[in-house]
Amino acid sequence: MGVFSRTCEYAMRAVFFIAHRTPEGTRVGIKDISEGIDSPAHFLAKILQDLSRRGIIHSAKGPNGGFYMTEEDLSRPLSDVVEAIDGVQIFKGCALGLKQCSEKNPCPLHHEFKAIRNDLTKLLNGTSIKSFNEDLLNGMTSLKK
Amino acid sequence: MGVFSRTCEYAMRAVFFIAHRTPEGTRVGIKDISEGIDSPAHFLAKILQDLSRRGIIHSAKGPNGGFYMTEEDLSRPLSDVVEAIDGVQIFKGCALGLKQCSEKNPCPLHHEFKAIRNDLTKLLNGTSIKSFNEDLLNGMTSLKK
DNA sequence: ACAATTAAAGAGTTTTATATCTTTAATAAA
DNA sequence: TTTATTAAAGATATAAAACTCTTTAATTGT
Repeated sequence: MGVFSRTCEYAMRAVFFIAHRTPEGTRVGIKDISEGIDSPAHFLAKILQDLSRRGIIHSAKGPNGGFYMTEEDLSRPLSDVVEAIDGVQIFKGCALGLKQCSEKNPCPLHHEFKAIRNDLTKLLNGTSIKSFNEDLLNGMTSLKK
Repeated sequence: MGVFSRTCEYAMRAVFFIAHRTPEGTRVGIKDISEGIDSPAHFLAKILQDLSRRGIIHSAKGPNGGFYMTEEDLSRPLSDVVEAIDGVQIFKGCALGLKQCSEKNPCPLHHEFKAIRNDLTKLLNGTSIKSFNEDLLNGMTSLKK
């Protein structure tokens, strides 16, 4: 596995996909999303239910229903998605999994690893979903599987 | 979970522990190691068998047997341990898990994430186990659970 | 009111990671 | 050559992650 769990990868891709596909109040269904990001539909449904419950995305049932994101949703940092799915360990945890690891009692990787973790935090915490989406809309980046 | 799997965390801690405890041709047993790094003994045994098979550490059976590391082992980069256990995804994989992600077809995180991955690679690939061990021996860092 | 559409919820199954227990093989020392 | 000691190997067991299927609830349009 990479840095994030597969579930988290799906979640991020789905969020970008939804942002990209629902510019003005429109909605996009689970089938479209799961096909668009190449993920198992039912599994993704669970993930999006979770994100929806947490208010990270929104949904509506019934005809013309589906998932969408409000302006507020779009202005959140991507770290909210990661934290919702994978938790905070990735931003705070010791590389070696040591509970006692700290500035005062650093593990052999502590200082250098902290710098890397901080960069990751800065990237995910400091950039809104909207701004990632702008790169998508401008064709500068892609979600092609 | 953090950046590395739990198995990989145990592996790294064990490698540091072995390096620290076997300065001159001595060996250290699985019981000592598992207690020293706070990991399940039998599970760690499997992990060390794996590392041993791959030549990342060495072992000897029988009385006064145990695990140890040669000078060559000590001069390897820590990335060898990580790669043996968690694979290369963490050094090479797309943050979103996209197979097609590349310089030409970058995902929304691609460029910034690449920089972070490269820093991680530089840290783990560019530093020998021996040099991490020196910090341990000097008391500059610690493996305290 | 009814039928169609959609997400939510519930209840699984399968796969992978983590962990345990037992038996075997190798080595060393007596 | 026997006994003690140690890792290796094999066989499960348990827990968590990933995935699937079915039923329910909400909403819309007729």
